[in-house]
Amino acid sequence: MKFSYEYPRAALTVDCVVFGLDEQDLQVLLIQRDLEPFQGDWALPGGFVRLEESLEEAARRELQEETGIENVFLEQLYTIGDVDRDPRERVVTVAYYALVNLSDHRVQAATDARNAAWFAVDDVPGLAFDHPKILEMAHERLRGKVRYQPIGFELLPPKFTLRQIQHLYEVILDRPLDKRNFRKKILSMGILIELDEVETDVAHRAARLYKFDHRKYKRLTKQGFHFEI
Amino acid sequence: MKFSYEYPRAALTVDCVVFGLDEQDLQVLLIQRDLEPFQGDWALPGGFVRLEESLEEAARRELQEETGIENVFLEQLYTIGDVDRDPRERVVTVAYYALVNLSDHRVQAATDARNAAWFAVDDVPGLAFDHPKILEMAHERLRGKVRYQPIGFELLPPKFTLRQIQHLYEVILDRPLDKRNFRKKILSMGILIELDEVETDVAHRAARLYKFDHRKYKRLTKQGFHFEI
DNA sequence: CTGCGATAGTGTCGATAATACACTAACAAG
DNA sequence: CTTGTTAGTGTATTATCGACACTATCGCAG
Repeated sequence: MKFSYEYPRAALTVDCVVFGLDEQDLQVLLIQRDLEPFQGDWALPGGFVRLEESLEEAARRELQEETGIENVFLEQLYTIGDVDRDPRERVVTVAYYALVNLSDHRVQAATDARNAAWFAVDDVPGLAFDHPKILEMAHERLRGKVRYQPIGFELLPPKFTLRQIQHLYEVILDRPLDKRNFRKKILSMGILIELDEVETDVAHRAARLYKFDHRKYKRLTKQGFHFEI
Repeated sequence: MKFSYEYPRAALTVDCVVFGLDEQDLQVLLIQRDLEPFQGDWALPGGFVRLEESLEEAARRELQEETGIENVFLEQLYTIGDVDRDPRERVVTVAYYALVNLSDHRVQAATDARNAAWFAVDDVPGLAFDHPKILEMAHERLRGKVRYQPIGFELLPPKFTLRQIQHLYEVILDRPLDKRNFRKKILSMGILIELDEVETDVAHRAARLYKFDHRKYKRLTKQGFHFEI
């Protein structure tokens, strides 16, 4: 059974806001458009949804094709369907945001066929379509969500120092945090595994490494535990 | 300029989860389907998006057409595009949730051409399509959001008693709250206007009425105030 | 091998916020 | 005028938050 022809159909795309974190800033991964409209402008990675794939599958496929990024945290952000957001015809886009460990992906982005590059979120070039608005929404979502869900760890390597987590929160929340209070708080949650390792290649006392304990976090959450920074 | 024919297009719908609150429960507004598939089953109000309207416009239009509800709080929830969620063909749906003052809408829903009715959220009948999942997501969003955004007032009449607000939070959060502490907290936020009126038609001491001060809330928010129950 | 520079790592105290808890006041109905 | 029902109010205890400064460790330069 099919619909009668009277129902309209719209072109559907996905767009991904990929965040990474370096020693200074929160960064976002952009690609340079090789087609009209907005040819040559920077834009969010994304593309058309195929009829035989789900929305998230489409987002992951486009991310892989355009930036080489796979197996990362990806969450739906918002769907934008303003009538004239694409100059060609009605295009509805489902926006996603992804969090990646920058050091794993610094190279791939640059070696892809398409021109791709990381930009500091506070210093992005002009973007195609309504992508500035999507980026702004993603940034806001990240700022809000990072405080009550432990998604920030997705921006760090699997083993990290307490200093790195604190720096992460300082960058995303855009305010300084007290070192002792921060350590007290994050350690008291009991969701970090203290490793018998320290960081290497530093010109000063090496800091201890930790891992995020996904399993324990899940267990605690079922018992009513509520993560909050 | 148009796309080449190679890009697929999908049928697009909107679905609305409309919440209301009565003296006992959180309720949701459902309509009975008069067409296949799922003819006769209860479903969320919704329908196809037209090419000349935005997504939110479509949601508001469908809500008006199917339930008579207008000018209410409406917020995008999630977009679902699983390949086989509709037995007919690929249909992507953008889900919204709405909060209404039940006493304004108790009648209209029942008098519409289509059969519409309120159900306690914890006691809904089997629903068409993947609407049970959408309802569950909306319920979860409401539970989460009501704690840090003053959206609960949308479920109350413009003038309400402190008892009504407390009841609202008790129902949505599903736990009892201490009366004195609750009043202290909500009043200390300074976002309620105390009126020179009391409730009527009660068989006991009448409680004072309050209004939510949207303007002051906005002002405080700009100054860094953070609502939280 | 010594001193310098840089970051790691640690505890206390006062202020603030959260929680537990019980009685009197007002009003309608009979 | 008695009863039933909800409104309205304060305090004391406990837990959490936030401010704050020094010693330890290690690589590197001289």
